[in-house]
Amino acid sequence: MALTHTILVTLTNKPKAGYDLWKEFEESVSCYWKATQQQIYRELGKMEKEGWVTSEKIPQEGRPAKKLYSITEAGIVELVNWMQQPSEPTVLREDLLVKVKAGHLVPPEMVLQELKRRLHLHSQKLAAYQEKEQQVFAHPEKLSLQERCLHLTLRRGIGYETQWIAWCHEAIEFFEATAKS
Amino acid sequence: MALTHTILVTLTNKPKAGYDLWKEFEESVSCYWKATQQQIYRELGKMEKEGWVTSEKIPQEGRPAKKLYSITEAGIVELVNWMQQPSEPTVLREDLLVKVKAGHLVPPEMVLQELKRRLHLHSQKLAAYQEKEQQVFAHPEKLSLQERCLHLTLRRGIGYETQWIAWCHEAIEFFEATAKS
DNA sequence: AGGTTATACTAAACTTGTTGAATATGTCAA
DNA sequence: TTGACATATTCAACAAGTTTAGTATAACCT
Repeated sequence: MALTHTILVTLTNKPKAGYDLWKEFEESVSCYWKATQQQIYRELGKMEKEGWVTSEKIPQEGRPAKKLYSITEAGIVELVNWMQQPSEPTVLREDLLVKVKAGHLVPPEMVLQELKRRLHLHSQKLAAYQEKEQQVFAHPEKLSLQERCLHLTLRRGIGYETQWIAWCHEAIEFFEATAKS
Repeated sequence: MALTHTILVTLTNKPKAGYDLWKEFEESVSCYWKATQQQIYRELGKMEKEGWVTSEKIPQEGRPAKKLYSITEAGIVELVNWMQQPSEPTVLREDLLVKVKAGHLVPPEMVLQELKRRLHLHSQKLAAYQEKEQQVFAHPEKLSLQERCLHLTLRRGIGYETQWIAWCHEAIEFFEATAKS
């Protein structure tokens, strides 16, 4: 499972609390990984049992105490070991495509509505990714190796959304033609 | 959940057994949905309890008996109802991108190996999809509405693999440059 | 003073998805 | 004739992901 390893990677920079990890997942890893708070906390618990992370309670002023998790030697070994194993492409399970497959069963407008909604969603995501690229990765020559690796993952997000948008246009065109005839 | 609805869609043409559904998933739906035999059988059981499908045992010569499932009126209602609800984009969880994010922690060759493996995998899938497009959807004007909807889903698969391939090239180029310097 | 939002963690129930095994029959090739 | 492959279903256990709820503190706004 890779949630564990995604967390390990995120902890290589510095110790973080479950809440920090969740925030970071939301903003930076979100284009290829997603986890709920609950999942992260539960996973951290398991990882501590495995000895891949250790935790330390840090009291804070005016805020609840944090439980800071650090990656251990064993955690790094586990991470590098995982990096060496081949990983299979994620299986896609896409509701929208099931709906398009069943498009002939309902009025074209019904599918069109969904397609337009999705086009909008993907456009928004793309815009957000592109803005981030502009702001953070504008000068590749000035970036560290780590930052450039991160940039590559964002590039994937950008390509992914771009492709969705292109396909949505194709599908919308088709169903609009169908609706007219 | 959409496995249910994917099955319902697949049953709208004609009654099928769990095994047939599994085969069909493997070959035709595979670019956006995947399910194991066990999952399909279990789901069919639940769907029968819900009253969305009915089953009939068909003895066969020289083969184990089939349990043919048919979609019911209630099943069609459920399907159309589901078609009307908005569906969110699938959350991506992609191991390879986690590995690329952690690329700075290991020798570039390690990531390169994975990237090349994936490039090969995606190229194979793309070739298979393109061949299918040539064979089945070569003459769009001759196709039924249903076939053209199916074609659209294949188009998505083609775009998806194409984008992966482009990104793999980009990433490989980057890590190769890193390896040299 | 009361309501919302943000920080921070825990617990439990539930749904999905994966893996392995067991059972049964028939075909085809080495 | 033995072994691999295809058809066809079921059960059990486990892993992963989702949903909902509960606890607690403090900032910020109306």
